[in-house]
Amino acid sequence: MSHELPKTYDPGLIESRWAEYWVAEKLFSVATPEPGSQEAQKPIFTLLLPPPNVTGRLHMGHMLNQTEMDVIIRWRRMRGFVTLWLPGTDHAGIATQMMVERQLASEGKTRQGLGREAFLQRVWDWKKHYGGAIQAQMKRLGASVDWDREYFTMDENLSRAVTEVFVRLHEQGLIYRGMYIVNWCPRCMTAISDLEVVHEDFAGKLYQFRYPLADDPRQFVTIATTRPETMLGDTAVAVNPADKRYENLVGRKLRLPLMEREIPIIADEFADPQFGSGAVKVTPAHDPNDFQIGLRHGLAQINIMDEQARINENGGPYKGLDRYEAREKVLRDMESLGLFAGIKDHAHAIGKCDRCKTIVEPRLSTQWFIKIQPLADRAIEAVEKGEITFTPENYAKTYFEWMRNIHDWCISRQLWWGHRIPAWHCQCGEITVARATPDKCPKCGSTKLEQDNDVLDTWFSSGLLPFTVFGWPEKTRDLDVFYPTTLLITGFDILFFWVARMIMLGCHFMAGHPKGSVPFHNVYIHALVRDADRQKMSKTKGNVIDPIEVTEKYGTDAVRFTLASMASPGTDIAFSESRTDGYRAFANKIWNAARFMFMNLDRVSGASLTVGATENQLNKLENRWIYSRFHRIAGEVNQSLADYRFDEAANTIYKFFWGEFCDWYLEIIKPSLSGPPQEARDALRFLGDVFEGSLRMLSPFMPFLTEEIWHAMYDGKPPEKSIALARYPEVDQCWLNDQAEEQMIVLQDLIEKVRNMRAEMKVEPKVKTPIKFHAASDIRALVMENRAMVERLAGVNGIEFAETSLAQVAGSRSTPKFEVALVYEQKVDVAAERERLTKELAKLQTEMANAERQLGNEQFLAKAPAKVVEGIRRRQSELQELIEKGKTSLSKLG
RNA sequence: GGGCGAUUAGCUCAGCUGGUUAGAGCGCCUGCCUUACAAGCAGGAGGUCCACGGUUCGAGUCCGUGAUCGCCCACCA
Repeated sequence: MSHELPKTYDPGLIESRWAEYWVAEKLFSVATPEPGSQEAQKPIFTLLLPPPNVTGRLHMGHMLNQTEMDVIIRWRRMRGFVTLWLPGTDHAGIATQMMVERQLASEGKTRQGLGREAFLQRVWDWKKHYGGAIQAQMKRLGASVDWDREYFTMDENLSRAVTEVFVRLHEQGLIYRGMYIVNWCPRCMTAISDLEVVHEDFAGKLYQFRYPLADDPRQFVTIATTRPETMLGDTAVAVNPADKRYENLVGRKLRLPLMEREIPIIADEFADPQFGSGAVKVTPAHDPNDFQIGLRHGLAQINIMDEQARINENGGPYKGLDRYEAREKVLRDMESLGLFAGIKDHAHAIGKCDRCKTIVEPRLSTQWFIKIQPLADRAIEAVEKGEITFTPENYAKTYFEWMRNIHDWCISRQLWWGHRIPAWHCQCGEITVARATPDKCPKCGSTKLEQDNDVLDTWFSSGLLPFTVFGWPEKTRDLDVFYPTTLLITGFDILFFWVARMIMLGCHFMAGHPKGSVPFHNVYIHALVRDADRQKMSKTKGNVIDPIEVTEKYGTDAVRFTLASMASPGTDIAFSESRTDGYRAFANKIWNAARFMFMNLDRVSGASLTVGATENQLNKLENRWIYSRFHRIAGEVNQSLADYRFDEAANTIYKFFWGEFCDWYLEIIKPSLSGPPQEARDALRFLGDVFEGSLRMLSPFMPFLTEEIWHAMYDGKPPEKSIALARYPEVDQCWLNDQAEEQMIVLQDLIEKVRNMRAEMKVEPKVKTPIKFHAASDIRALVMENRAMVERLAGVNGIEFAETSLAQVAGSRSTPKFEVALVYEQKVDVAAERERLTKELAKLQTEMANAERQLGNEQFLAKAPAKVVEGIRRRQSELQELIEKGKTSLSKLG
């Protein structure tokens, strides 16, 4: 029997192999538990993957997101939950359409030239290609999702559910169609929602114009605007009713220059007397405020732009000009008319299309909307009542802020790629919303019906996923069992786009669900992954780190561990490869520890890896100690994961495995391993036991490496098909051993002090030296018992126990528990030693002063907890002694 | 215009409800190929915890003000 691992750790080799194995064996596919079955008794843990867009490849943010989800889901799985992690992709309407259009453009084609049908075929081809790429990448990252349940937001069943939701909302009066001012992207040629507009500060200009009175061209009213071209569509000028300056003008007419039409001066509260001249031009078709004013005063709405923001026939001589060309011409023309009244700098924000960064134009158009208030009310309540919690908690605030100031949601898009709106138009003007194409118009009976050309906002369908993925509107067992999902892990960038919408729609459509209507119970919001210089990654900056590339370079396990160890809540992650390099070294460390174990296993006759040990077998301190440490950190790691503290969990394991297990335990047991066969076999049993447990503890973070070693440990016959199906370690109180841990600390301290003295005195590493040791009897007994360990690890060849203090021996070291000195003929470096001692003494004295000040303070003694006071007292007496010894040593140096 | 977050070692970040000596990785210095691992081992240097004020017996931690940086939200021309 032999346990083979290649000499060098090559992550690429082992990772692709296990990635394929997990998928092929369907290890993470979940059958819906049958009622009454054993599975049905287990707690359920459901996780929905935020579906990546099919626009391209996964980026670092996806990898962070998926690493966190995978760590949690693997941990829960190993803790005995029925764990379902549902993967999928999003059709991402506007984004995907843009990509395909760009692709077409490079071939000299256009979407319009191709026609709707052929264009959609092109998009489906694109989806097939990129959807597959995303799937392959996820597999490579080790995401333990249930591939059998993979979804795409435009799958037939999901599309049917979208239609059903639309129809029901319409029936409930929560969807309406109407002509309003919407955000219009002239490049994408579609309406977009408020959320899809990004505001950017802009150093703009404020232009002032004079509009002459119709009946007295010598008199003017001065107005100001940042968008001069919109004056072509002005239908009034408004002043504040309380503004005395304009009292006499209200009701009179102005002559709108350039367009030469008369427009009224009206009184409206909106006009702010403090701003500019106090008079404001009103363009109901091109400004949301003006639109409202127009409604209040029954003003005409003159739309002066086409869908590409070029001036249309309503703009008279300006027809055909682009909006900015028109702006220039309007300015010139007003100036030549002598009606230009000034220009000044005006910093304001402009809205840009989230997708293409084109400046958005407020435009009057007919769109479909969701009446959002009723949905928002319930969504607010769900979080207020704690049905949903946020981690970090802070995000609840942001959520409330948005939810409480919500506006109706424009859901129609003038795109081709997406879920087509289930409404049919008849020539008679009737619009029928229905689940399927109606036979005839219910009003006029015509059979010439045409489906609405618009599609739905992408987020409309993704907002439904928490219930549609389980088969809604059918009453399925999946819905009973898996809804509500347990946890949502996502980025803050889609808090409103997606999280908020899921809550509103989930609560609405799942109202009355026996396990609660909310789509999930907890939302964990993770940070942004930035580059090493904290810059946002972006294609234009060229600082995008491709997860697959970095994974190929360092191994998936190392990258996963990097992300996990840096994922502390609330702060962005500055991803630096140097950190990843460090974790690859950690993976390598684990690998070599395994090789070390296997090497001994193969060497010692009759040795086998019997997992499990009983307490009475732990007759050696190092074993009592390592078992205690293992269980203690197992408790800590479980707690950290329960709190979504991936960083704490990862760092705890890292420190344990490297700093304790490898640096100390393995070194301590080496003599036993090469000792008599029985002793070696015993040592190997404990070693294997702790190692195996450590692998299980590490497995959610480094699934590939741990899988590889775990299988090798069991010589290809593991108790489960995968370490991912084994139990996660938990703290077992009976193994915790405070005494063993305290004793080890003393021994470690002693060994380190001796090593330090040897280094300072420049003792050749190969030369062994004796030491003198002075301590209380219990410490002395401890050192006696573990004499071999101390001698070996400290490079010592004899311990002389001294009855008196060693403080005056040059180069000696004093601690509260012991004093130790090297027996070495070479002279100590007096100057260096004096410097060291002086520094140490100063530190001790500062601390002493602190302690004395506190202990001399009545208030402190009266108010501080006894434990704290007692601690400081004890420390004070220690300090007292250490300072005395330090002084002695220092004076001895001369 | 509102709201939020951050500021701790040269760099990147931990530090949980205030409690004895503020930690890690990388980098740096010194010495080592010691029967797994040089992707390693051992030893070491390095911090006015942004500033000021306050609460408290006690503040990196709580409160205020300011500075610097970052983010989110926002229909005032």
